[in-house]
Amino acid sequence: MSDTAASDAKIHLEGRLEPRDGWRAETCTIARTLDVLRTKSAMLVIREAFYGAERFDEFVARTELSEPVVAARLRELVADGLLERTSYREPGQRARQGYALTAMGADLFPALAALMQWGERWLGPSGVRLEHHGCGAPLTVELRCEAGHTVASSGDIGLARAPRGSR
Amino acid sequence: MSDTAASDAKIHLEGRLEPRDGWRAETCTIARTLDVLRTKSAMLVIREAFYGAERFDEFVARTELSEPVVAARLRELVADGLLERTSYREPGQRARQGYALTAMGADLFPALAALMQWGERWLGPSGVRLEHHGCGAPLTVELRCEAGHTVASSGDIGLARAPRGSR
DNA sequence: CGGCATCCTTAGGGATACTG
DNA sequence: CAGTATCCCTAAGGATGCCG
Repeated sequence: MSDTAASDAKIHLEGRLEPRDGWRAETCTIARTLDVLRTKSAMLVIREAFYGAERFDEFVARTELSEPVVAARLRELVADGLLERTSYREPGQRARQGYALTAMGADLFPALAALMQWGERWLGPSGVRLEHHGCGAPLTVELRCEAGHTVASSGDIGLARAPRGSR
Repeated sequence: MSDTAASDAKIHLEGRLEPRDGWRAETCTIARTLDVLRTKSAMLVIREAFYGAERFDEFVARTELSEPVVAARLRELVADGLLERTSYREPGQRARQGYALTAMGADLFPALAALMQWGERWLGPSGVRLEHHGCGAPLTVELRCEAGHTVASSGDIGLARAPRGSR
């Protein structure tokens, strides 16, 4: 196998799927998602939320972003519904505020994992890896169809109009 | 199930995994990957490569980015090894230049698919969907461990030091 | 057709200092 | 501790025009 996947990397477009069918511009899901995840700093804040950060300074210290930037990202991510404010009181301590992933935010994990997997593969190993907790086996991101097939190549994928009412 | 996944969304850090173990800053794979995929425009160019764009103006028209931006992204993506320049000659036509995904670029598909899946789920449907070509069943991005378990929640995931020499 | 040069505007982000 | 306010710099990106 050569270094190039060239034309066989393209996905198959059903019929003559055209722009207004929803695969482009404002309607494109990739573009819409990137509008929420806007910046690298947003991704890093999300990453640290997965890694256990809760308080403002934890995010600042661990993302290595400046305070104003972290404040802005936290505000936006809360507004967008990916994080929510929490407040908890440890016994004998004063109340603390914090941030936690919502279900919407937590559901970003496969995307983060996919980016990590790509980076490990093509930019070199980082020294850590994701694993199934308890089982201990290394984790991979896979594309599978509902018929149960594992889909290894983007050339085996098609883009089609979604049936009405499907999720 | 409430709207919040809160603390159970956090992944488990093995032992006292610390910054210099490679899960942060310059060594963090997420950060390194985002340094390559830097901007939204880069992602859109990649997206169009998957959707079949090859020539300069196809990228310009279909991403709805300006020419200088597309030119810059194409140059960078070629330099980074995600795209490569091609040249082909249709019968009776003069030679044309183009761009195609390399294996490295094509391997980004799971990450794009994960972003699409998240957007469809949380930002609303776009009208199109990915499917297994030929089989026709809808496609999903899944986290699976090498022992074969499907991992549904980020709370079931751990981050551990990678064994020496493992990929 | 496939760009590059120039100019301009906006957004992202750091540093520092300050406040409830 | 959890931010804001201010200032400043750089990067991202659009518009326009030119060029091999």
